[in-house]
Amino acid sequence: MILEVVQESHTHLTADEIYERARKKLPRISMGTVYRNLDILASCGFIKKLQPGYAQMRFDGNTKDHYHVVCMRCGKIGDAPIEPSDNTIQNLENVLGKLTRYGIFGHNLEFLGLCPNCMERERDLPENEQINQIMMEVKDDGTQGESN
Amino acid sequence: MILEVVQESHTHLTADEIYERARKKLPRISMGTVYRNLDILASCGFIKKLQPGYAQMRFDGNTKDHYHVVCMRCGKIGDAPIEPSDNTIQNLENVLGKLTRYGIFGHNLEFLGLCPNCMERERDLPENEQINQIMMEVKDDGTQGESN
DNA sequence: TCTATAATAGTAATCATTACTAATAGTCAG
DNA sequence: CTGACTATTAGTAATGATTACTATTATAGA
Repeated sequence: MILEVVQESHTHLTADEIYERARKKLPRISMGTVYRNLDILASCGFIKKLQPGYAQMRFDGNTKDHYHVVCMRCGKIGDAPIEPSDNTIQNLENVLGKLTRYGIFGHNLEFLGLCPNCMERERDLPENEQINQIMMEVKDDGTQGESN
Repeated sequence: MILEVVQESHTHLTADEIYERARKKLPRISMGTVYRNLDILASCGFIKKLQPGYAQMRFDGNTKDHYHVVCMRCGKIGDAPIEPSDNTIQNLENVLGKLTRYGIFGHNLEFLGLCPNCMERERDLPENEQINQIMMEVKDDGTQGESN
């Protein structure tokens, strides 16, 4: 049933989103059961556990190799309409295997950006200019004296 | 001082590793101070905050664009001796910007593998064969009957 | 029906990170 | 130097996702 929930949604759900949806089908299910079964499903390869650079894991019913676009603001994940075979990253793995003493077993490529929703919100924030200016001043570190 | 700690180490330290080292220079420093200053340093661009698909953040004194090799077992991070400009990922960003309604501002590429230490340990585990076999059986799901 | 085994619900524990607050350090005018 | 004002800190409490634990419940077979 948990597998169904993940596969039916074509988004990339967090554990608690999966819990919510699972509860509609099985109201007495517990969070522990959700986590345990997600782990089992992932370790058997039925789903994929995504760990973007954010607090929560997300789970993907699409186990085909593909890349993601991660929203830097809200953490939402979208599929990148790009074929992994179209590029040269596979070759980079081979190169790395020879250049380093690591054993290389794959790679993780995610594109960082803002989802359509957060893009809109971003435009409405007047303080963005200020922030950029402050950051530049700090970087300059006053080595060239202050202007006015 | 915290900036020094991060820059002096050419590894990719976790917050508590930085705390330990900072304490040797300033024994009364607190964890909160470490976190706060790491955040400030990162938001000013003096260091980089890495968020590999593992529990803890890590911090990098090298702010030049470069890729990492992440150990799947222990989480250790190494630098990948590969130039970001040598490949076509930048182009992929542009493509994505046109194909999706996301605003794309960068990408995150990390190679997954086992560090030299963990590679060695891996070889010594006799149960690996068994695990692989079990996983294959589960995936097959019995749809083709069992071959003894 | 009885027994043995596996899975579950509910709760407690963990652990990295963040938030909070009282205390400390720094700055500067007088 | 003193006092007042501000910024930063230490120490601790809170948070929140995940994991661990345990008593209970479901399942399957004899």
